[in-house]
Amino acid sequence: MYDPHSIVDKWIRVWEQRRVFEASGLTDDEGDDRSRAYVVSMYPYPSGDLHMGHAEAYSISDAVARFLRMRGYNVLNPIGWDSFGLPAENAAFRRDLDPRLWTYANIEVQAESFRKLGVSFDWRTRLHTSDPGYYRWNQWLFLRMYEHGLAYRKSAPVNWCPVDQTVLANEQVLHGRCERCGSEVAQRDLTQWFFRTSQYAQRLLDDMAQLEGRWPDDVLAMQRNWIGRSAGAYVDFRIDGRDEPVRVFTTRPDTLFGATFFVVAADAPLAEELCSPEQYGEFMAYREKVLTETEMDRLAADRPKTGVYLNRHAINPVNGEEIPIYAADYVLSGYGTGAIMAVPAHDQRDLDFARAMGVVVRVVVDTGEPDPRETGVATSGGGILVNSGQLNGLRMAEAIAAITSDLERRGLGESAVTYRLRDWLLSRQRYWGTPIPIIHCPSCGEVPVPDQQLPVRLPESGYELRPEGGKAPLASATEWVHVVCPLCSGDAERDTDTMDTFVDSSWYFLRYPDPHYDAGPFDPAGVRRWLPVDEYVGGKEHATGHLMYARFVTKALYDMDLVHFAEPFTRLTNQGQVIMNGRAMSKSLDNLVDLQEQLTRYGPDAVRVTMVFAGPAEEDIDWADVSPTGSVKWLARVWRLAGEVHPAGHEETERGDLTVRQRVHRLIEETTSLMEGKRLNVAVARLMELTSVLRKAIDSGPGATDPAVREGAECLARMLSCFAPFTAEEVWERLGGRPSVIEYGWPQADPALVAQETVTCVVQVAGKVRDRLEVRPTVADEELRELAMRSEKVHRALGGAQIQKVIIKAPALVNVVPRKS
RNA sequence: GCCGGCGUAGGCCAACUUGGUAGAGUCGCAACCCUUAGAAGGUUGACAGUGUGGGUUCGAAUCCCACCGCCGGCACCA
Repeated sequence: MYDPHSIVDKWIRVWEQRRVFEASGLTDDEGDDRSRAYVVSMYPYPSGDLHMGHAEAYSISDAVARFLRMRGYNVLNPIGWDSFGLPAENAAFRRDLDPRLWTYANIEVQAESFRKLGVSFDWRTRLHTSDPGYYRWNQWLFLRMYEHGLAYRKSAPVNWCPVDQTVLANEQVLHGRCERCGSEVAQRDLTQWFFRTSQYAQRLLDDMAQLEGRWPDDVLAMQRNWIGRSAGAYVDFRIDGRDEPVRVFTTRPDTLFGATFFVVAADAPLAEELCSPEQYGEFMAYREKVLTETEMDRLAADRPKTGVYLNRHAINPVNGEEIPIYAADYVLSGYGTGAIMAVPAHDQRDLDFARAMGVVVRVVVDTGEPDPRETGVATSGGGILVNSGQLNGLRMAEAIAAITSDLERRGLGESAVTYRLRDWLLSRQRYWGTPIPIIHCPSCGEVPVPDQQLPVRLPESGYELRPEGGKAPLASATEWVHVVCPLCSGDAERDTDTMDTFVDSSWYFLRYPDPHYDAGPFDPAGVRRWLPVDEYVGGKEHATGHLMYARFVTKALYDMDLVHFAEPFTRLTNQGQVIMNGRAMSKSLDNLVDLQEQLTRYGPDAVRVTMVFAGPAEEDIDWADVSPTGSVKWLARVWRLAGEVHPAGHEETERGDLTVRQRVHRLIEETTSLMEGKRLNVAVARLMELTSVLRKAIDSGPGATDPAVREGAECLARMLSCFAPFTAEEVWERLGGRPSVIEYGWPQADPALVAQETVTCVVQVAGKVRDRLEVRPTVADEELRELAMRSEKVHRALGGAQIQKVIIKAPALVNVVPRKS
């Protein structure tokens, strides 16, 4: 009887003894001249045991890693843990424990589950980001960013729970309320650390060209959206009675003559400043309303435009026209400069506002569409400029160039590109993270902790996870906070923020080749040898977070001359999610299907096979649609088959049944190219097909003793080991093979056996199949034509009609086209 | 609104890259064989004309256009 459970420990031991998953040349060359392949799965967060999502991701990346290894690559398949973060802190707070206990206990549980799943990691790479030996280098990285002007502090709003007296992470806020106590969350300003990601916006966009075709289209599209490049110009508007002009951003400087009013975000300080005294009361009432309703109402699209006239005027720099200034909530204080020039004829939002407030609408671009003043529909396309002074008659692109250079010449504006991408807020008012290595000194200001004093270790006692009064947890560790200033030796205090865990994950793949390296964050030789990552596998939820941060940090390191590449991940595969009856499963929701239960029922191999066979890797898997039972049955079938096959002897495989050999080698060929294209589900289907071929060969073909059958079974075992590693070893052993099947590599298809002696040629009449011919693959067009014309079926289909032409695509097809009657 | 992806038998999926027999695999279903207390195992079979409408072509699931539906991202972003 096939038993998927008893074979697990046996083979884990063999693999470990034979060190089959260890890459060679991890830290030195060791004279291995095989091509290297670096296959990385996004590392797990240690929240409890592995779940179905992990099993899917690692089934995919492991199949890829195992395939490359068997194809002769020197493969590095690392594992580590993303072990800082909020869940550990929450769990620790609830149980009044040290977050270390929860974290490291979970890591051990997951490590054991990975082993039992048969994932082919090189365990020597193992790292945990919460180890001081790791986060030390987070701090080092932070200091380098600081030195290069890429880390700075500014004030920014945080989520504040007034009842718990604490700062909340975004994921702790549900529908505007505190996840724990349910009270309404307020915004509060706090001075926080940022990385200057915005400085790299254009390069993050430009370098996507090299990812095109290698990363999924949707991830690239998401990153493009996220970066949000917008080209246009800044224009300075003088305001009557104000010394400084107000600058606005517009993507349509060509419509400047059509700017008939000016709008300031109601919640921006500028609005209050510009408001004339007689309008002050009305304005303040409006602003109050805007501030209270922002949260929910801003989400509702199509709501009527509202605003208040401020009784002030701006002066249009191109025609000196005085235009009224309004405060409104449809202009956002956080984007651009918080003020806009409004061109109602050519912007729908401005038109809606103008109609609501009764402002003049002036068409300045003739697009050939109906007049917006009558239709209420703004015309935003290109066209010929009208009512625009010297711009009249120009086309949109010409007008943009002309007006921009004119504004620049007169010092009234400049062409500009803005980005939606904002700087990376990395401060966290949390305990379980990397302390920011900065000391605040009353006389010296911000002082970086000297490199040789790293790591700044987290205090292990004397701190509160939820201190009173809204302090950060580390601020409650008074002994830890008080330090001597490295510059003046006076009394000073440590920074009490910790870093976003996305800092940890933005470079961990650099450290895998030598996770114990202590002369720097990563071993330069190891990085040169293995990086960039050849194959990165992970979920789409990281499209704009982790992947963007990792790309940014890699570019920063590249600019510091610390790595030799500007893009960290050459190829990216997103696995889909595992869902159940259409419902998503995740850490936060109840897991509808428990991985351990599935493993207990079906064994690791069947679960892995089910994961990859369910469909393309990127698609979601609905566990209700697939059949782990079917997978077990297939594996049992292969196992039984191996028991019937004549064990290895000295027969010449060349003497085996030719038909069987041809089918075996053609399936090897197909499976190989499917694996190369990562079409894992189809590759598994081919292996199932091979299983049936062998079954029939035994029952109703040349029989179990035929050398071709044994050859086929051996090849099956070898290929199977990418998906069902335990069963494959067992099958290999039953066939008389010596451990480990992995070391025998991927089978090579014999081209002579793959080649077809005859192929089926389809004969169509008017595009419909009427006959089939068995022909040589090298058959000539003329010969095919004659064969087709001799066909009785073709004549019948033609029914005496005249032939207009005959299309021949040798050797597959002949199409006889009759003249239309 | 903008951007990206996906629509193929009863379910999951192949064939789409490179236009040329719609079916490789799988779950389920049916029949048969073997057993027969049942199950497992083996063999065979039925079921769709490819979301809709156009176009290109000798020929379209495949390429192009429009629309519909579903999923995802961004969004009063000036």
